[in-house]
Amino acid sequence: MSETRDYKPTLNLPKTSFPMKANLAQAEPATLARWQASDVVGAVAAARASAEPFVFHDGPPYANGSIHVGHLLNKVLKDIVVRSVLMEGRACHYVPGWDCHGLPIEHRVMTGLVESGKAAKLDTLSDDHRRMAIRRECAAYAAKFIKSQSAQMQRLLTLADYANPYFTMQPEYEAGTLEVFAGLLNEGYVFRQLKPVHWSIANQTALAEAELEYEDRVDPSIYVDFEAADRSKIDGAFGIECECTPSFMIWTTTPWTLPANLAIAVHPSHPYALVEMDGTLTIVAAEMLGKVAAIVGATGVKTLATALGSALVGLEYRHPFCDRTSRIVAADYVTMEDGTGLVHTAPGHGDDDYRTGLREGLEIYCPVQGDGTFDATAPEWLRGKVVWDANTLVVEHLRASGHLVHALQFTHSYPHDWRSRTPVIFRATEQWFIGVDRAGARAGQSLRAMARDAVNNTIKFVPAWGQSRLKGMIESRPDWCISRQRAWGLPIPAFRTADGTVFMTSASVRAIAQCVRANGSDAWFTLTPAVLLASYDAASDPHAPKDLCIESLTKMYDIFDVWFEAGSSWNSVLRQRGLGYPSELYLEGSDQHRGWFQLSMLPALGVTGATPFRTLLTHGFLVDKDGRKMSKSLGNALDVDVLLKDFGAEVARWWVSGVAYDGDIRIDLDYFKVAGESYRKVRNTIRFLLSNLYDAPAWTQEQVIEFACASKPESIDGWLMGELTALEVEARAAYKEYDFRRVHLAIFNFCNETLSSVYCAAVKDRLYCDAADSPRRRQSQAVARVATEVLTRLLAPFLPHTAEEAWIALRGSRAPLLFTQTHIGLTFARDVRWVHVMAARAAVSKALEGAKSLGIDNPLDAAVTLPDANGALAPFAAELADLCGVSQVILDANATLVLVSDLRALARCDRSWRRDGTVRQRSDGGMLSDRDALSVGV
RNA sequence: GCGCCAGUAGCUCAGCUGGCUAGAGCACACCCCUGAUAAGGGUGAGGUCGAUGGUUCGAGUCCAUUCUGGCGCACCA
Repeated sequence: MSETRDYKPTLNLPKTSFPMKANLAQAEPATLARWQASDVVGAVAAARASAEPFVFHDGPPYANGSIHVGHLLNKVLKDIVVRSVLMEGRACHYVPGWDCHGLPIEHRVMTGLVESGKAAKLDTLSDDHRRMAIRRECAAYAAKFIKSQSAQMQRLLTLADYANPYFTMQPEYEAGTLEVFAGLLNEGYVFRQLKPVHWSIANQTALAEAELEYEDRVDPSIYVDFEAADRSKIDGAFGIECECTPSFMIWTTTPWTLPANLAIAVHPSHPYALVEMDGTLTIVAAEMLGKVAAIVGATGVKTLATALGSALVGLEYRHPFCDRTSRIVAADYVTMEDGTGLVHTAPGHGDDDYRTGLREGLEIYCPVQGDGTFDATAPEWLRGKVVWDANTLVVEHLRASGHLVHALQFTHSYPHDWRSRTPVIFRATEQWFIGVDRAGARAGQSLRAMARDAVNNTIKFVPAWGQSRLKGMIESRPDWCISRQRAWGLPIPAFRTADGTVFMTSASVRAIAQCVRANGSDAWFTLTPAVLLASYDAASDPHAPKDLCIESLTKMYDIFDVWFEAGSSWNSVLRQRGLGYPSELYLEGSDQHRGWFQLSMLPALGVTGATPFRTLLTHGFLVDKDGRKMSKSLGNALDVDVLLKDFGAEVARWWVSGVAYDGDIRIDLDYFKVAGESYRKVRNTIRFLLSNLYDAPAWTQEQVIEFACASKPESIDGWLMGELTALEVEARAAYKEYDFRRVHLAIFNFCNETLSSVYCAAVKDRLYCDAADSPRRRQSQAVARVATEVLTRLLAPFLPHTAEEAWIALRGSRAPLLFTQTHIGLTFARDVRWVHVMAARAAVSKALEGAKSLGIDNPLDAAVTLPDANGALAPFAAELADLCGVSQVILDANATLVLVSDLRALARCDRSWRRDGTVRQRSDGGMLSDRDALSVGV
């Protein structure tokens, strides 16, 4: 017997420049550099110059620190939107932005200044100069992080106009924000009102939560009797007759706030007891009675009657040392944990108290001045005294007047000013608000009503539950306090007139906006009121105060809540830059229902009457593999740079694309390994397709599509064309619904099953062994080429680098940019008869597995007999052997089971390794089947 | 404490308006191929569907309660 000839050189074996190893960590930066050098953003814009635009607006991340995995998720999702929209042939000019102002930066900068010893020097400067010095530092700090974050975001291979980003500290942005504010003023939504804030006496400033440190502090804890004003009403409430006038007993740890007491709060649904306690009549919560009696050391306690808190509401009491009577009010925040169940309420000194005060129509009374001393409205013996000294005075006064039930020292955690380390107080100050329940001048309805309507009827939510979430937040939100007492921000351009009233009108704000547009918001600190208001004409401003004297105005120094700035981006960016309005989509984490979504919606509703977005897409938060939140302290936070280095941006993007982004998203290095595996699977499948196209004719796109579509429905090629069409339709529909995971799974499944397991395996023999230019081989090459064309486009939004790599391998380096292309739009009908064929194929696989026990390890050593009683398989007879990977398939109308027969006794083709029954010795001495003999030409 | 969301094989997830022995991919085990080769293919073993109670002829699927976790909000007088 002659030895087996080596026919390998005669085969059409695959070849490609597209490497199996992606080497992403090195290859991606090169792609990035190429994009930057060739101005991809410009090229794509040019290609879509006349296309229908898709307006998509970036919510600004805060310009602080390094980007974290949350940014990665958010930015990649956004980029997938941008690129998928482009592939649909629409234009999408995406402008990235940053939020620059605000406390986190000012805090960091101030800490730095304190550490470097420069802070003390600042205190010697005038207010304007000091603020400017801080602002300069802050601006530099923000600029530095914008630069580094921008580079990190670009490294994620995101496509955006990084050359022209927006910052909330840009002069034109600031001007756009002020114009929104002017619009709201004009509609009457803006007002000024007292509100309690954390106040540092040492620095005479309001503090934000982040500027507080909690330290233990010892304060007097006192139980005080507030005498009822009308005994008969008490009798009515409890249904008994009292022998003397009872008192309401309250508890407080801040005796100095008692002068501002304007109410006592009770819980409406808890029982309160009227008790005789050591000879006096007192009212406390029934549940607290035991505790209170024990603390105050009462010996004789007798409950006379009980009544629900709601029965007490409206009763009046006499203030123990101020000449007034006040009411009992209901509040459901009253708890039965500490105190007496009756809560001392001073609307000027507490947030809850404030809210209660507003609801009950109480004065927001604050007799404490900025320096911590009592003003002239306080009782004479307290005037001019600092609150800390007042504590003792109040206790002694109460003791002397017999109102003090008990006093003890109490250690508790108390907020302190982080800079001066002195205790802060809660003190009502005047703040600016945007009212959500005031009817606007033009709209005639409130922002809340408009927002409610938009949430119910206009906005599309992805996922749908965003609607109920936003709805709940709209319903419960209070007026928006937009003023902050800080230096690093956009000034609220209000002035004080000589007589102390506040001057700020829609027209004056517009005038300031004009000045800020030219000079930036620093102008507020460097220019005089007269210069700032240069373009303001009081005569034509109907809201101008009478006899306005611009020369005598003084500037006020509140700045805007940064959310107001970010919430004005629809005007400062979309409208001012002419990018189109409104935005089709806002896409942020679910925390932005409270944040950017809502705070963009309110100003836009106020000014334009409509929401600045049509659809709200939210994604959940990243948690670790055990479902715990990511944090530096837990040490479970993943570093983006490490991910990029170890896996590459493409694997990270591939992971993002496959994630179920509604709800929590678990993230772990292991998941990136998994994503890397499936990425490689997709990559290798595409590589197989590409590698069989090396000698394909130079078809144009139109030609190859036409050729591929000419595949017979009963051919493997025809089957794939049907599957490919279905994939394209499905993926594009899912992209449109932002259901990227569905796209991801569809593509993966197509590569893994449809191509790798079925099509590629089936078509291998003809690609390798048919004559290079056989019609059958060319047909499959055309279909493989079309599959590659479709896949690169479908993958492009997820894997811009890999898709482009494949695109260049397919079309050459002079091909037009992938992102100037659009989807192929196949319409090859799926032939339903294939379900029978695929079922038969699955049955064969099982049967072959069983045949292994008979020694038939290699399917090419087998022939298979398939039952085909109804002739369903007959039309596909020519393809069945290739499809099943066996040498022969016989259809038998009478068979009932798949039968595997051993062909090992039959001659084996030296070239194709098949035993198809035509194998015999040929003129060159080799054992070849008819097809292979023909291919080799012997 | 309140609002919203999630809890299905080791992992990531499908399971629509309640109805055959609860599905897929990955991982795993075993096997094949060695002409996609630091690739490719086949077969298989994995689940009391967070827990409890209820509605129903029948529930992963509806209702109630509860536990765990996430986001947001409130609270510490």
